[in-house]
Amino acid sequence: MLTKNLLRNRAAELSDHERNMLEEAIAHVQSHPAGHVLVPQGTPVSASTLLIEGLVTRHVDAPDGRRHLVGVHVPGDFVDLHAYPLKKLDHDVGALTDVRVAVIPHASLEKIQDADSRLTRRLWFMTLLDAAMHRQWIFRLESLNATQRVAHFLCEMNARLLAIGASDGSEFSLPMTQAEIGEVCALTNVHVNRVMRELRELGMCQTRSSRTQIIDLPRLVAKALFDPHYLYLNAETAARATGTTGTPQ
Amino acid sequence: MLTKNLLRNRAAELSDHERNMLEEAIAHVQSHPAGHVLVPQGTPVSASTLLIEGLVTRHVDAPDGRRHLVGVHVPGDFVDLHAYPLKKLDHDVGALTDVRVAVIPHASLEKIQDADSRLTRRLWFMTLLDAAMHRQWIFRLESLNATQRVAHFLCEMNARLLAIGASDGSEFSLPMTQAEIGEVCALTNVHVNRVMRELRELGMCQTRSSRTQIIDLPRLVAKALFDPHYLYLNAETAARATGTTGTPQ
DNA sequence: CGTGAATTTGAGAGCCATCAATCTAAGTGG
DNA sequence: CCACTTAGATTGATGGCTCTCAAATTCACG
Repeated sequence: MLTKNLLRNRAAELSDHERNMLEEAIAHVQSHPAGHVLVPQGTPVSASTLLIEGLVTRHVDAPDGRRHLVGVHVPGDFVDLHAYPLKKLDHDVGALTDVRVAVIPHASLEKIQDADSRLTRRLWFMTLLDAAMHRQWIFRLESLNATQRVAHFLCEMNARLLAIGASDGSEFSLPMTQAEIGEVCALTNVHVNRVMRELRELGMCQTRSSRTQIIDLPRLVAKALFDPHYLYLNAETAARATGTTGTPQ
Repeated sequence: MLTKNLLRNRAAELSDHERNMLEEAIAHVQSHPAGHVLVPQGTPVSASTLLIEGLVTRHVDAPDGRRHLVGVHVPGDFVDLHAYPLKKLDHDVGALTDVRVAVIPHASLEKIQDADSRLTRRLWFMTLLDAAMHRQWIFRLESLNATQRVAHFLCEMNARLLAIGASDGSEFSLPMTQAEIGEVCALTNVHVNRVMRELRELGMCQTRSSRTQIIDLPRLVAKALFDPHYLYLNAETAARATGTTGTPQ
């Protein structure tokens, strides 16, 4: 039910038939508390999980004990679908908040693959969307300064939450600490704090208790050099994600 | 012929039958000079290219004109296979050196997908290998300093070239300028130069006219915190890539 | 209302960018 | 064969962005 709505809103839009096939492939739904590692790096995996509720990270632990995020997932994301061809992961998948996930066995995915090549390409596409986001994260780290990196991340989350109806285009829930945002943007919690203050003083956005409010999206987008083409959104959502159109029609 | 050998050495090992299917899917072979953009960002793509000879970049151009690499490809890499499900790319694909590539129309890939679900998963796997490398690049930028970043990149290229027989484990051709290495590691050419000198003075590696010689692989690996698990290499190649075994058997 | 987590602010230091110049190597034309 | 040209490598001096360390304040929650 919930997944149906989520899948409906994905960039890779699915037909009713395809949604049904995926729905039927769900073996069961699980809940995990914040901090729980869903898939540890390197262990054999025989099922993939679709995120229903909450936020999930992909992260790599450095030898010095520091954690570095290489991805964040929002509801509707097929979090570790890439484990289906890979069979083991090069990173950890963990719950950033309390989460609910749907578990889909790889055996069911094999059946889908044999039965429906179009849906298979859709699934393949969804894993490549992750890769496209990875590339943009690389670009962000390579070319933007601290302020721009945080602004860019906020723009991305706004766009992705917009696509699943979890942002109205100007305000959304982002239950991440400043330290966690630092793990995304390669900044210390201290400097993230200074950057957030700067963005607030510039009148671009503000945060209070895990709700982020974007005050001037066009200026935030400009500061971040944000261009959502890498999210492969439909034209309307892309326009709303950049503030190109003010009317959330 | 050449492609056959290249495909033989890939991490995603293929059967003779699968190699033949891919060989037959090649429409033709093209040559491009260094600097040529093979696939511009955003344009519709109807064929994918397999790199036969030379180096290929994936890169994003910043508004200020600076180029930032988000990926580098070596011979044997199915460079833009991900364009098959995506249909258009979020970045440019360009020739870093003079290159030869094999062109495989998406129509042929569709036929493969309908005929052989195992080979399809292999192809899917190959695109996910790129994503795994992206994640490691993110990790590199997030957690390593300048010296470690360059060392890590050299370790990665050594490992990947080792896997295709283009490195003997200690010396390989890497026709990249220091400025281009900077575009990978988010450093200026000036600082890449200082880092290279440091690595030379530490007795870890040295470069002369586009040939890179690794003098002390274990120490270089340790400095870079390099762990090649993300490349999904076989055990022997992984061992040679970290200098765990000194005997190139 | 107490406790710990998260946010906020300040001071000082370090890594790397920027700017500028020199040097080397490779290719070009006379 | 040599002057000329140009891209790339190398080195030095200076400055800025962000980290580190430290402390205070606010917030969430039992």
